[in-house]
Amino acid sequence: MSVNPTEYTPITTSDKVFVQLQQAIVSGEIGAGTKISEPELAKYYQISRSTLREALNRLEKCHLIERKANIGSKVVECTVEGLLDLYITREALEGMACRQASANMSDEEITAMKAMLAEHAKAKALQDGVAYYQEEGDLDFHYKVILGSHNQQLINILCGQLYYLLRMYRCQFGMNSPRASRAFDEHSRIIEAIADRDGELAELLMRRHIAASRKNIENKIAQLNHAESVVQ
Amino acid sequence: MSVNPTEYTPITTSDKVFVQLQQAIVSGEIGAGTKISEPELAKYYQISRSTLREALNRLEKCHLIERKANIGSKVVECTVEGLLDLYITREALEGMACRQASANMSDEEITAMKAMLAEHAKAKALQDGVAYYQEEGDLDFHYKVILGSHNQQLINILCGQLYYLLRMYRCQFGMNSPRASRAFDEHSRIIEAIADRDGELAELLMRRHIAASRKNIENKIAQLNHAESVVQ
DNA sequence: AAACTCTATACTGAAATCAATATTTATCAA
DNA sequence: TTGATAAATATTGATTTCAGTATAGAGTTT
Repeated sequence: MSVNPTEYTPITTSDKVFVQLQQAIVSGEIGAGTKISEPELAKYYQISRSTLREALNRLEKCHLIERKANIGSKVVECTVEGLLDLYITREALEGMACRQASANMSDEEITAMKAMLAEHAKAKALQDGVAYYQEEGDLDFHYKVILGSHNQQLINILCGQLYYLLRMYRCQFGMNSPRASRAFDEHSRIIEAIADRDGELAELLMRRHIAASRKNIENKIAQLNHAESVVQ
Repeated sequence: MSVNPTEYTPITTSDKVFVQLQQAIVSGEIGAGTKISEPELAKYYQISRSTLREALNRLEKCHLIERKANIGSKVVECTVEGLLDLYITREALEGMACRQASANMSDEEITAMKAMLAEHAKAKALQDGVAYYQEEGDLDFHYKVILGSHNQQLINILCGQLYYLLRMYRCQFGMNSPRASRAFDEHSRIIEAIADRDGELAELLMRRHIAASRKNIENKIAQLNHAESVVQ
């Protein structure tokens, strides 16, 4: 049950360290904004500095860390602007991926995706689905659409880069929005549009779907800020 | 006259080698699909292998080379599918960047962009503008819009990754389309929409602008294939 | 003659060491 | 006491070297 399609079996040592570091950063075990000490980390993981640097390069590719020459690396900061930028970008890319999926997915892929949604519906009915659907189901759906675009550029950017950051934000901001059932309905409408080979509509629906998530987040943050200002 | 906003002054040795390699690959001096020998290149540039590998990591980030564990690196192949994937992705990202630019560009930025377009118009009138406008002018315009979005994600992906590939395709496929004057008109309409703060229209126009380029390419390639089949 | 295996070569992955840059701290002067 | 300058320390960038893996070629066997 691999949620992440880019989750390959790590081959080299730096691969393994990359996966471990990535999880540590995403989960917040290594806090946002933390400065990274190469000798320290290398000693911790029992590897040489060069191997570690190879892993750090990979992390930089996912925008999980930032590097500056002769200064060093630090874990990326989670800011509201960064989160909104991310969702705006997702809206553009996944909207297009959805349009492409309408044109390029095979009939088999579409039936498989329908089956997946039916599974999700069952899970939803069984345990109110909130927990499961929030975590895995949503990601599964989006990954399937992205892969269905058969567009290597879109796949690389979304799965190889943006989704690491997305998961980081979801962990660190504790995003368990009450959009589970609404999201499920939106997902099924999107699949219908893809099945109808209606790329125009599919893109529109996906963009609305992601925009709705973004607005939901904006509202939550506005509430938080309000609460804080009241506390002060 | 730096066309590329990501063109910073190289600091470290690997920076300089990265820039050189990038230009060599984009220009086709190092041919597409070429297997890269690390010891050979390191000797050629008079640097150590580790420094070279740092540069190779950067090239991989731009999708100019592909690496496989225990096998090696090779320069990316230029395929028609890859080019179309690239333009589809640009359409999505730059469309959104244009929408964001309508909302986020300062009045000063907009007037600066109008001035740039006026310069281009002069150049166009002087020397039929085809050569200049094709090369630098078009890139200048697109970069300004992207930067105007003030969205760090969009800027990173477009300027930091996709545009290297785009320039490679433009070099290798010798794309000097006869769209210069039409492109100029499209550019000015896009700027108008941005100045009117009409994000909806700005996105639509930019998407059409890029889609038109893509279709232009598709036609040219179809012609080439036809010509080839006739020759055979 | 063809196919398979073994060996040798070449290339990538990893580790240890050296040099250059930045940051911090301490001392001196105003 | 505060500011500036210089020295020391710590951290990153670069070089050199070693080890593991894959590929290609030659020799042997069927």
